[in-house]
Amino acid sequence: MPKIGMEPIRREALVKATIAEIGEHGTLDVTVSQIAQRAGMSSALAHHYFGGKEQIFVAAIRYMLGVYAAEVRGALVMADTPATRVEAIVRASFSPRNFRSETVSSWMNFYVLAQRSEEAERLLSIYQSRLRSNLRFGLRPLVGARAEAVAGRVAALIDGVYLRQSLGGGVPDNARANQQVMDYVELELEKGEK
Amino acid sequence: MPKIGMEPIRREALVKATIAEIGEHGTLDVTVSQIAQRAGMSSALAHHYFGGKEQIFVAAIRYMLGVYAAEVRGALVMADTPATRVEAIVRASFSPRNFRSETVSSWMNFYVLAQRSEEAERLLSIYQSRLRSNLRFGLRPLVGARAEAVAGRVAALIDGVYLRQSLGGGVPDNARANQQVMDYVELELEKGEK
Amino acid sequence: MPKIGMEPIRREALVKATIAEIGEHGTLDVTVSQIAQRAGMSSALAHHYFGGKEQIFVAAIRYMLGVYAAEVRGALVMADTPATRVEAIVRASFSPRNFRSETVSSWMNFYVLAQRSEEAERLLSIYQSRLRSNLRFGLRPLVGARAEAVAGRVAALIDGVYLRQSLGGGVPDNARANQQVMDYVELELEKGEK
Amino acid sequence: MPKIGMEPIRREALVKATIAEIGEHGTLDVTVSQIAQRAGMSSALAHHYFGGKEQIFVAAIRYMLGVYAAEVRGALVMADTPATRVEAIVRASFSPRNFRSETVSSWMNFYVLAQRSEEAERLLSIYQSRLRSNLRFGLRPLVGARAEAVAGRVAALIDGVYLRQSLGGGVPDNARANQQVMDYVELELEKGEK
DNA sequence: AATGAATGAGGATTCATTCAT
DNA sequence: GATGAATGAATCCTCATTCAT
Repeated sequence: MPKIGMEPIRREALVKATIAEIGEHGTLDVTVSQIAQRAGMSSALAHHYFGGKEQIFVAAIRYMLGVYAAEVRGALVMADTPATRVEAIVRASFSPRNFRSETVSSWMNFYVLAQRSEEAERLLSIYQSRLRSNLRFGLRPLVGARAEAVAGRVAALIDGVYLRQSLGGGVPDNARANQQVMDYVELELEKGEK
Repeated sequence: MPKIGMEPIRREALVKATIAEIGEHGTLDVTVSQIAQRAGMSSALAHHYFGGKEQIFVAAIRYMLGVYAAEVRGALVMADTPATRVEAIVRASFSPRNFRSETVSSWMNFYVLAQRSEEAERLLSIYQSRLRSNLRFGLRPLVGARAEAVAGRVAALIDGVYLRQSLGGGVPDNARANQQVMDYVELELEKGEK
Repeated sequence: MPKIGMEPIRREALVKATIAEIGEHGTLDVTVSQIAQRAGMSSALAHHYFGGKEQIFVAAIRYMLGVYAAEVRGALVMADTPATRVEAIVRASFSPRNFRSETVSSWMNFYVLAQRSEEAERLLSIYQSRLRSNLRFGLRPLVGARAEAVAGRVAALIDGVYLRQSLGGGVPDNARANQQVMDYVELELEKGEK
Repeated sequence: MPKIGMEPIRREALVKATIAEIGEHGTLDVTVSQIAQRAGMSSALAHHYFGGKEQIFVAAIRYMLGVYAAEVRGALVMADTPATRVEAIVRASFSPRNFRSETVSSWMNFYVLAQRSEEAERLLSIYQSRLRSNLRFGLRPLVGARAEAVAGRVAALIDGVYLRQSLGGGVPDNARANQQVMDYVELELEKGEK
């Protein structure tokens, strides 16, 4: 009897191994063999399931975005006011999970990958749109017409803080990151709809 | 007497070619041969002058930081009030030169490189320190004790805006980038030293 | 199930090809590609199985020493007197197999390799120790306390004759080589335990 | 005024540097640049004087053989009996100078070189002939018709002892080497003309 | 489903050698 | 006489990918 239903298990193992490997090396310069080994299988099997290295990377991006989206959704469930909605999004962005140096590094590298891979670019663009859309939706009742612009700045600030975390190798401090963004948000809220 | 004094010329040509090549490919995955060819020489000569690929990259980072630092200095010369100082720094960061998609892409990739290369990390850390120091100095008279925190956010925002430019491939819009950061700065200024 | 068990076959083919190639060129300056081609495979596979050029060389030394050791053992089986024991060792050292110009040349080159490679040095040292130990054991009953010194000279003489064979390119004459060493041995035996 | 008579000085510097470099590395795998640098000049000049790397090597062999020949001649001047003649040759072969590990290593490597280079082979063959001829001449009055064979064995023994010195890296012990060969010679002398 | 076997293509690096000055 | 400049030709090694089993 052939093992059945292995595919999703293998794929997930590979995707997680990919993220771990990129995080550890800090580069996309990881070999399929390294990934496959970490996932406990042969590199040939990795190719069998994904077709090629780039597709593994794309799947890894998709996976990370999916996790992130779920976190945001989860956080939004608890939020019942616009202000808490915005904070929920920021908090989800800097969740301990997303803020492990390994994850930060992967994220950075996927941005780089997006410059080569159309699919990667598409995925990251969607993520950015959603992030801004979510922020805008939360901000609208709070800052009115300025929601669009503010959302853009918050999104950029989130990414910028991320970027700086990928440097320095120090232990990422997500509380501080969170604070940094929320301080700005509050500033905008103070200003209100003016 | 042999032909002499070629070294600085060759080195600069290589450094510029490196940035161009990285910008064009969007990756650090460029070959020494490609770089050398673009610089109009053999790859052997590139090795002769730099010793290795990574050192070429490091020199490229150093070069970019140098140019940027000069731009900031140049912009600061004109600035005679704290507010214009801050704006000068932001403007220099988003100068047309630094905002060519090619440059943006290189910048991104150097962040990635910093995760592998100690020297690269060191250089970028210095850049970040200086940027924040400059901002802090300009902000102090305007926002008092909050200068430190605000400088951090402005720096992160600059990087975040940069990051988002590297995506989407569209023609970079430096006026808009500038505006995005300055809007935030003004917001902080309005709040003042409170 | 994949094709299996190729490794030992490939390794042996590579080792033999290495010796042949070195013998033919008279140098360690042979490329991995040459070796691999002669062994009927790609250079990449050679690297896959050995990890690197030096390790191929070391394996070749080990192989040659193994063959030689087996020859000595085989010759010793037939020997039932001290005198025949000594002769067996000498004869094995100059067996037609070991005396093919190709083998002689490899041997020479491995001595040179030992000056760079610790592992090569270790292996050759062990070989020398064993050779002398074997000789000493056979000589003890014949020359008593002088066994140590005589064994050293016989060993050196064997190597010296080898060395001279590697020169001149002429067809190696193993009978003569044999005689040369045995003449000396007999001289020592005549002197006896005095 | 152009520097004049530089040629012989430069050539000798290069030759000595070659021997030193080979001795230090234990291989012929030394670069012309290394040699030239050690000799205090550019690699281009080395080529200018010798035409190519192999010719530098050949000159180095010639130089070493010349020095050795001079040593033998010098030692022979003092010798006035056949027995002392033979000893003089052996002693010269193992002179401290020739027995520096550096020299031993070069010697070994030149044997290897002789398998590629006709000229090297020619030179070493001549050396061997002379050595044997000298030995034969000294031995004739002592061992009569056996002189030819004995000379061959002594020569081989000298080389074999050399060979073993190149291994093990230990400080070469020329007194012991000397003794090893002379013990054998005495043995032959005891046997006399029989 | 799974993998060991196998390779082609490519890339960093080295080096002997040439040349213009 | 002397050398910095320059390169073509290697060479080792890596790796994504394919294939037979």
